[in-house]
Amino acid sequence: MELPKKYSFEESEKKWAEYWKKKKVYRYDEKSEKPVFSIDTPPPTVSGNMHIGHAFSYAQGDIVARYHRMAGKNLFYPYGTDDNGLATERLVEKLKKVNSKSMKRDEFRDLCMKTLEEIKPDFTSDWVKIGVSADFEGSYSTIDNHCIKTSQKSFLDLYKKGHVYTEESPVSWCVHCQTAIAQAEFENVDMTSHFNNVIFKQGSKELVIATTRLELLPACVALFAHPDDERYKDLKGKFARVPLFDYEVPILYDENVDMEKGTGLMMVCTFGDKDDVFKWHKYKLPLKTAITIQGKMNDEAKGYEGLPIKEARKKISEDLERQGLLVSKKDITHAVNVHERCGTEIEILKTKQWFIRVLDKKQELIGAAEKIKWHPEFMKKRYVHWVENLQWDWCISRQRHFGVPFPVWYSKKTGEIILADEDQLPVDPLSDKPKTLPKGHTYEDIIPEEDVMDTWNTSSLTPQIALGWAENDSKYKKVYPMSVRMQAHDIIRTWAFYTIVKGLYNSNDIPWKNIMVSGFVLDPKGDKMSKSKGNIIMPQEVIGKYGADGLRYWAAGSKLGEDMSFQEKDVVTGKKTVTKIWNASKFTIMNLKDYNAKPLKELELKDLRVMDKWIVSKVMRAVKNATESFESYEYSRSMRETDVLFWHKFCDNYLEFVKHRTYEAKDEKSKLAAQKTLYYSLLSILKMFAPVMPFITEEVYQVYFKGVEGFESIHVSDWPSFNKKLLFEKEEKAGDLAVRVVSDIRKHKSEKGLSLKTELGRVEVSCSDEDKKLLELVVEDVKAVGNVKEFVFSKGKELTTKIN
RNA sequence: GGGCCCAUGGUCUAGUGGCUAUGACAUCUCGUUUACACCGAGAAGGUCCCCAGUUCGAGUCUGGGUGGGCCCACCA
Repeated sequence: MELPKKYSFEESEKKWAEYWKKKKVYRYDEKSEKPVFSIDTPPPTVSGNMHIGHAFSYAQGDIVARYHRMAGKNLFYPYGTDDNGLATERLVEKLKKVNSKSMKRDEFRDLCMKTLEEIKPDFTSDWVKIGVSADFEGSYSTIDNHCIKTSQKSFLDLYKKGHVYTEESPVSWCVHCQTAIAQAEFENVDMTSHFNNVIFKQGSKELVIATTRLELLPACVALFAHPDDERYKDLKGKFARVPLFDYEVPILYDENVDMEKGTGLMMVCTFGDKDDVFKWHKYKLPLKTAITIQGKMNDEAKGYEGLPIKEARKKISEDLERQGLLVSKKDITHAVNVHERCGTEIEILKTKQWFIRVLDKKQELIGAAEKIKWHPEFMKKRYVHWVENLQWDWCISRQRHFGVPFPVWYSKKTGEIILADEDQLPVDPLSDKPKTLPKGHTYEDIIPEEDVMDTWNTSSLTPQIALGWAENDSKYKKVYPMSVRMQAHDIIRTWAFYTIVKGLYNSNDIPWKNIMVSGFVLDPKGDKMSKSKGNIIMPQEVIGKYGADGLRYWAAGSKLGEDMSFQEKDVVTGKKTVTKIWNASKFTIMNLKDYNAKPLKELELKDLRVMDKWIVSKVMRAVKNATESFESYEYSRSMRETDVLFWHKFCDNYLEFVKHRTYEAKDEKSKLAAQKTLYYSLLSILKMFAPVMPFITEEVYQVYFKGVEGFESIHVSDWPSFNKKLLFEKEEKAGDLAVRVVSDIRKHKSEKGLSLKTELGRVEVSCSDEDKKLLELVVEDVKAVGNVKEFVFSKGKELTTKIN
């Protein structure tokens, strides 16, 4: 059996991806006795193409997954896509050039489903191409019936347990998407604005307040000063007149007013920010709404009705100025919360929404994080910090079309909430009817809940979805909590947090025992990638140029949790490694031509020479370290270990040291020992590389080793096990000395401009007696590699090599 | 303002208290040796950000700076 001269990753990667699929190599085995290792994978949002961050993070997760599969675990490794919610709506609106708000809900839903069908196969194929070894056949979609059912069951469960409530209250709102949104969907951006000093009249006195939000003047409900502020002490119980809108608001005092800021006198509107909400609650202020859900002024803003917020702000500014009520106007830059999906500034509007209680469970939610092992550990702090700083309960209702419907109706008569029965799920209240009606009600007396759920309400249930919680699947009982969650750090505050919430509330336990959090891919300069900057790296292009193995090698080079700037040269190194594996394998297998290989159970030590034991020892140490690193999710350490073993021990040295024993074999026993060792070392190295570079290792395995070892694929073969008996200290030391002397010889030839092949007359090594004893064991090998005629020793303290 | 992470040859980077600080890329020199020119063998290149401390010993641990990045808060 021989390997062709060149390796084509294009052909090979395609071939093995198909093979793995056909042979169902990545199937979870329900009947297996092996311990289960389960992975909670992030369902990517179907958005056209996989981006480089996906490739990075999934590759890292997959490397860990492949290790555990080889290490004897029964892998439960599901895959799904997250395709309900705003992201998908936006995509469909863009692709199909429609506006969801002007369509009927079911029409738009159908269009979304149809569009997903069209684009999903291409999208998912990217995951297959980078070698993700999940079980794609059991894929779920967060908008399929199973997920809707799971999501609705979770809702009913939480409702019954008292974790869900609905109320009309001030909630963050996106006027562009026209829906409520959650705190986790905020993004902070710096914006330029104006800090305006505006005159309020108090009798004949002029009071100046500072504001950036002039359009909220008609929503002003009070003025506030600090109780100790001398300037405003005599205003107690007085009222001020709102400019332009000409009505009076009370002047009140609160400790948290900052005397230094602005004029020390502030206006409270319903609602400009969270602090307004706070004071509105605390002082039971009236509600005066000036902005509609579409982001236009309503008739509270007399004279400005129908104007969009920013235009109203401008016009009010002009009108104030004209009337001499604008004292000053200063340009400022300040941080503003915007909706991450569309960049629109967030408003606070009083609307009816559904919430999941989290503020009253902060301690439990932080306690859960303590029970989970975080990799790397410091990522836990991000979670804890987020939970500690939560300000709102989780708002889960969205005034959108494409999402999981609430399994809820209302009574027109009494307003009471009517829940769906669990056994009628999945349910769409717009078309379905409740199984049980309240007393004295007919179907005519009920109206459906029209809102849909936040997409995170469903994707936070990935463990329950994958394990069949809603179906009372035995798998759920057996596997939950899952072994590990893999994800990137940007969604700790959403996906990780929400999944833990659902785990505690629905399943009474943490969702997984471990979480591995990967970093971010930055552009070559270390900046964030973004479409607007035009610095996006497409993984498809990288794969096309260097192959999936090359890309995975690159992804494996970064420590877990660490951001990494994309350097093309690192992918080149990956591709070089692939080529090197190919060439080294080709050479090794060539040397095994007449070797009668048997399945490798335990290496037979009989007849092994010193250099053989040297490489076996090196393999063993690498196996030990790589295994330990993998067990603690440190795949980059593990790969480095294998890398050093392969390049510097196996290729640079061992292969050179055995050539003289296999080429013109004078000693059959020695040749056989070398072959045995070659077989053992190469197979071990291939296995150790297999999680990182699944394609090239499979190629070599299939061509040669499969016929001997018998496993369907290298990826279901067993991970090399550490065996203390295969550590040979003396031989290792001797081999290290041989390598050192050979290195001196190479250096000499290089400095003299000689070919490495040049024969040397005499090499004299001066060293201690101890080293001499060891070196004598490998003299023949050193002579062969260095092409040395005569080799002599002399006594010396330090090991030095003299050549003439 | 709070929290977290980071700082190592030109660039990126390993380094979990212990000989001369790791590797890759780039640079230079040599070598077409029958696994590999998508190569190999070498060379040069470092105040391990600064200060103080702990220690027999610090790139590594502690404290304090400086600089960079990320997250959160700040929106009157």
